[in-house]
Amino acid sequence: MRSKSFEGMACSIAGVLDAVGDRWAMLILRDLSLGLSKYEELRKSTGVTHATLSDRLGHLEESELIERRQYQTGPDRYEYVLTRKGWDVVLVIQALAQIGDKWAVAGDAGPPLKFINKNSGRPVKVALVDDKSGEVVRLRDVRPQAGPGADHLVRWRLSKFGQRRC
Amino acid sequence: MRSKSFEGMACSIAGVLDAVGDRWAMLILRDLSLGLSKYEELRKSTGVTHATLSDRLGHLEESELIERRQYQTGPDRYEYVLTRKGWDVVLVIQALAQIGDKWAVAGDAGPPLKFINKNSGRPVKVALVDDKSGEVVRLRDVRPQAGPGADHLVRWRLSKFGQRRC
DNA sequence: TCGAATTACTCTAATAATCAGAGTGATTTG
DNA sequence: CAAATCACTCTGATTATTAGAGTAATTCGA
Repeated sequence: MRSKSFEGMACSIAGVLDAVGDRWAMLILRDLSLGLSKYEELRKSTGVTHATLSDRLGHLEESELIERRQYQTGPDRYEYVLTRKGWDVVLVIQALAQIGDKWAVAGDAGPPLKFINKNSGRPVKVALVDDKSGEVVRLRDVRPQAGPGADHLVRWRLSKFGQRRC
Repeated sequence: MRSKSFEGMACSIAGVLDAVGDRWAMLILRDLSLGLSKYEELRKSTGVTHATLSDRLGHLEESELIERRQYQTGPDRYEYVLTRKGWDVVLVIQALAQIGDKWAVAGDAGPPLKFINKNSGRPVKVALVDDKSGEVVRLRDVRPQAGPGADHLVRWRLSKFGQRRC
């Protein structure tokens, strides 16, 4: 059967996961953010099969995370670029990279990629910060609260927060 | 066929995506971080089918993102909790929530969840910050560079960075 | 000018994953 | 004594993913 959609879930997390689609799509977004844009570049970079790449590009376009545009006629050729929405997702990709570096999932040689603040020349990191003060906040100091869009299921989930285990 | 693994990819991003597994697994991690822990709670919260939930819990345990532990004998009952590695992934989940809130994917009522710094009472956000100064950095000021673990493919990807399109 | 490469795909056939839902078995609750 | 709770496994139908072949136009090198 078709993978069930997360539509209508009253969850921002599920909504973005649905817009992206799956992990192949996340790798495609990674590659587009690094400057790749052609179908065959994406294929070489990810190793994904034709059918899946084609399907994912279509899905990402439908979700308005990428745009397909012609850069040549006769024969017609297309390239793919991130939209503004697509660039939003790059924050998630940065977080993934940072965690993978910490775990050394890519091997003991060290991180494959570094991300540098081009103004200071220093590395950047993804962090939780206090919205006003800009101070870095630790995860254990963060609490979830029901927002205005919380439905019954969200409130039920939050009701379990007290009994959290480690 | 079996979903292809991202193993051996020299990519921290792919490595974490592989450890998590898929979007159902991401919802499971979300729920565990909110305090849910029982199989039936996870099922009610996500709406995932038995077979898939059972499989994902197994995968997450193998990846050491969660731990399965008995909380009762006769009949034996188990609960699931995040490991330290599992808690790392919560940063990604926070980023997803923030982006989904911005897009209002969960509807016009507003965000279902808010995350609050319990010391200041103010909202927290996920941001790119300069590692030393702690200043928030914009994405357009961030550059990828080859790290020590970069292989040929990573360097090839980076060679495309100059020709990036918007 | 001829063959090879490039680019962006679609199509096929085999295999694997996902789906809704039924069933299990021990214990506790009404 | 019946019903509910809990943590699953199993089934049969359907859909997705995979490796790889094929297509069609154009440009490039010998």
